[in-house]
Amino acid sequence: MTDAPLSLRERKKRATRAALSEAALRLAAEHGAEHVTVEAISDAVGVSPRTFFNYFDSRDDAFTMIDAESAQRVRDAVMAAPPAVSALDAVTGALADELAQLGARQDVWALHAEVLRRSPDLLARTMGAHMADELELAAAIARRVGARRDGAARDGAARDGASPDLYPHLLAAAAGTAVRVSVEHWSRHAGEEPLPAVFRGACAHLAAGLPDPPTGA
Amino acid sequence: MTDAPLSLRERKKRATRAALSEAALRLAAEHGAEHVTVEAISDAVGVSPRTFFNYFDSRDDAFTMIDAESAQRVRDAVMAAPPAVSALDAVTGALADELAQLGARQDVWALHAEVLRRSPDLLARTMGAHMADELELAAAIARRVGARRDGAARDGAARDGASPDLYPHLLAAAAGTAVRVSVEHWSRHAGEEPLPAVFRGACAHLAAGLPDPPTGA
DNA sequence: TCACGCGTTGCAGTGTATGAAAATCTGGAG
DNA sequence: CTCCAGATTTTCATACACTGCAACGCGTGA
Repeated sequence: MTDAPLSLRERKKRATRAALSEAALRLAAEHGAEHVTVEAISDAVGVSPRTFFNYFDSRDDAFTMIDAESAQRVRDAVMAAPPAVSALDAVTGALADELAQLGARQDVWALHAEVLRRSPDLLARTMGAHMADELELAAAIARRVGARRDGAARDGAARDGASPDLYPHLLAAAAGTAVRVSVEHWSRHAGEEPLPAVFRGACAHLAAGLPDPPTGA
Repeated sequence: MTDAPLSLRERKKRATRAALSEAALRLAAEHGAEHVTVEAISDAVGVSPRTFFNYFDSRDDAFTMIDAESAQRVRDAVMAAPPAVSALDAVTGALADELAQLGARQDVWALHAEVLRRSPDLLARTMGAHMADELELAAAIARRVGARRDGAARDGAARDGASPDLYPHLLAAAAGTAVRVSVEHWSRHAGEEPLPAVFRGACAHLAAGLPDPPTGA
């Protein structure tokens, strides 16, 4: 699948990108992100500052774009889930799988969390990027939902008066919210509970309709 | 209520800020946000570029920070709601009120929506700012639910292991999600349905636990 | 009116980001 | 081995974003 014969060129490109990203994270964790210049990152890797911008559209991207393909994997998983599975379960399942496999690059993500904790600007930017992903996830959900009830009405297209495409966007956004809140909570209580478990708990709350605080009712 | 006797200085300051914000929005809607320089905005208002940065920490803030006090009003409303009202209802009610009164500056918000539609960067930034608001809203919710059950630690979700403050954050985030999705949906289908109605619908979906695609309703 | 406080302005300097052309490298063809 | 074609990196130039500093001018209260 990902075993295309990587040319030397491609390998060097990926190495450079990874080196830039890691250097940025390391320097930011040490000195604070706002005091890390593009020049410093480039020097640490041994390339020119101009090259940095060949890999990242902005300085902050080096801090925020850790795994660019993650969103695509989730979308593919959602689309590939068996038709018997509800859209809600397909989305939560795909996200849970992704979060579970996140432990692999644990060192990098720990740095990432440390950097975000120290600079709210970057945290906001990261969340904003996640929201952009949500819009594409919503499109995937819409295709899935549309395919599931294609049997009866073939015209299909929106004439539903009130909410033709509200549900996919809402589900995607809610799922993103669950991920975000879970990660925040998880990083606040440094690893008391495994991330997937926290995520499942958040999804349970949401699926129950946010009934009420742990008090009665 | 908020009619403290504004000094001439204060009035001028607010006028300048509003003028800068409006000019920024108008220029961005016309030429695209990325082609609008600080100098252009300042010239349109008749102040120096340096003064612009006395009002906004960054150029993008002029596009995104339309109403800085909105979040504060929502927090106050949540805290002021009668104890008999559930936290969920208090939050949704406060947000619905805020959204209802949003029609007042409708022209400004229409410009805002147009700008965000054309530049995803700013949309991401806006969402990030909303998320920062959500954290403070979560704190307000935590105080509220904490006050309601003073001392009596009860069962409920406490058996999820470690979830002392997951619920407030989740509720705040879900509420923010409902607002965001509603506004997006509302601006996509330019005003077919009043925004508060869309918001109520989104909340209904969430309160029902995202059951499944809306097959008919 | 006068002086003080506060906001505004010009200026210098740092850092981000982009386009273009020159220099360098990679993967092959002859 | 040599040389070429395409891709990548670098150098150079330029525009814009943003910040501290010092001077200036207008509201504000005595």
